[in-house]
Formats: sequence, C-alpha cells, structure tokens
Amino acid sequence: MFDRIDPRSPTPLYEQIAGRIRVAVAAGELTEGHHLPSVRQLAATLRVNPATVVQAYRELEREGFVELKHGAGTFVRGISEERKKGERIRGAAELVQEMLSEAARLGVDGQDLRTALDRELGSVSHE
Amino acid sequence: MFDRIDPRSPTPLYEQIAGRIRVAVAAGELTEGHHLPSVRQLAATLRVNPATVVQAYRELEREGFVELKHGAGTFVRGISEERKKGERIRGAAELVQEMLSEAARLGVDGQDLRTALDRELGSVSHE
DNA sequence: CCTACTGTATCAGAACAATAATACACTTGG
DNA sequence: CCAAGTGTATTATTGTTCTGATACAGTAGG
Repeated sequence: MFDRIDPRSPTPLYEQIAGRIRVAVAAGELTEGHHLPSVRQLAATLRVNPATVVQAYRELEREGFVELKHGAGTFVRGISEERKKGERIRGAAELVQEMLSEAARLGVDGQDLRTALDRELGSVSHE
Repeated sequence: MFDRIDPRSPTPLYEQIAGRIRVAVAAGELTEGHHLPSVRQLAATLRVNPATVVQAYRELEREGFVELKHGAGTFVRGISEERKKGERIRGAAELVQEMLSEAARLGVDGQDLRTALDRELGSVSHE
C-alpha cells in the first residue's frame, strides 16, 4: 500500500503518505477500526522520520479519516453512514462530473481516466 | 489556462505551474513553437514571484518540453506522441487521486465512482 | 504490576520553496 | 541604432519540510 512513496517527488512526504491512506479508504481497502501501523513502524518501513508520519496522521485526523489514540495506536474512523445508497450514488455522479470537466479542460480523455481509476482501485472485479 | 494555481496546496507553486504546461502540451493544446508568456508576464498573471515561474520553466526545459531563449522568450518544443500519451496518463492518475480523496471525505466508495464513470462515459464514448 | 508498546512534545539544524529587490545580458521591432 | 522586452543571476529574508535526538505520557498484555 505504501509502494509509491517517492523522496524525490516535489510533493511533501507527509502529503504522499496521507494521500495513499485517503485513497485506500475510498477504495474500501481500509475500513472502520482498521489499525494502522504505528508511527515508528511506518517510519521504519518507509525509511522516513517518525515526525513525518505523525504529520501525515495528524492531517488525516483533522480531516476525520483516522483517530489517534495515545498509547493504543491509530485507527481508521467510520465514514458517515448516514449517507444512504441513493445519496452516495448521486454524490459519486457529481464527483465524476467534476473530474470529467476538469479533465476536459486539460485535454485528458475519459478512457485515460477510466484506466487510471481501475489502476487505483486495483480492479479485478470489472471489465 | 492558469486559473487554478493554489498557494495553499502542499504541491509547490513551481510544480503546479509546470504541471499545467506539461498537460497542456500532452493534450495538444500547446504545440511546437508556441510562445509561452514571459517570466514577468506569467508571474504577474499568477501573482507569483518571477523566480517561481523561472523555476517552473527550467524544470520543463530539463524535461525537454520547452526551450528558453535568452532575450527572446520561452517556446514549446516538439514532443513525441508516445511521450504525450504517457503524460496524459500521468495527468489522469492525478485527477483520479484527487477525486478519490474527495470521495473518501464524503463516504463515497470506489465502486460507486466506477459505476458513475461508466454511466458518464457510456453516454458519450461510443462513436 | 510493569514492561513494552503506543502517541505527544520539544529542540536544533539542513535543505528546499517562495518572496523581494536589483542588476546584467541578449533579441527584436520600430 | 536603441529602447523595450526577454531570460539570467545575485543576495537577503521568511516560512515549510524533513531529519535526528531525546524525553514524556497513556495503554495493554503477560
């Protein structure tokens, strides 16, 4: 899951880490209650300073994605279950339309987006 | 073309600027020989320091996208179709990741997005 | 209980990002 | 030609990112 951290990228490390976790949550890879690696553990895995992982976790906490429990660990929080299926689908359509209009502005076509989405979701269940 | 530079984004300004131009070239919006805005001009438009624009242009020069001519200006260089394709795919991946992050905040999962994207593309893409 | 694990909090320093103000050097058009 | 516009370069200053080291404080399992 953290195979795309790149120290040479202009995007800050803490942002790359937070980004991967956000996407994993949206993809359903991480669900409520999931115990994330400890600060020191993830820092060691990524060969990064613990403070950098803390910064990523804190950002995710501000955004409501995770909960940091002192002494216990960091856990994925439940996502607004009040959103029922119909509403979710409407929300999804809006998000997709926003992305499509932005893509059109940039000249990126729908098939490229489709390929990229499948890649992010680790698609095996869809053709 | 440069209407969405965000000073608060964790992505450096010079990288946002370079990214815009890269995608525009890959999309064919900017073609070989196109005269880009001058350093001072673009800096004024974006309300950014000229040195920041220079940094973006220099990065694009290293990557072969543009040529800086002392006293004359900055011009788009010819890019192979393969390379353009690669850049479009990279741009698509970024857009998708942004969408996934936003989706996670709203509680929309990846499958909903895939369904919604299929629906949007289905109504437009068979020709 | 108590040890090992967790997150929390400092501090100092290096490297990078961005700004501001100036000055220099090259190219082009009138 | 030469003035206006171009990229190039320098210096100084501020803030962010990332590291390293160190210490403190809460939690849970044996």
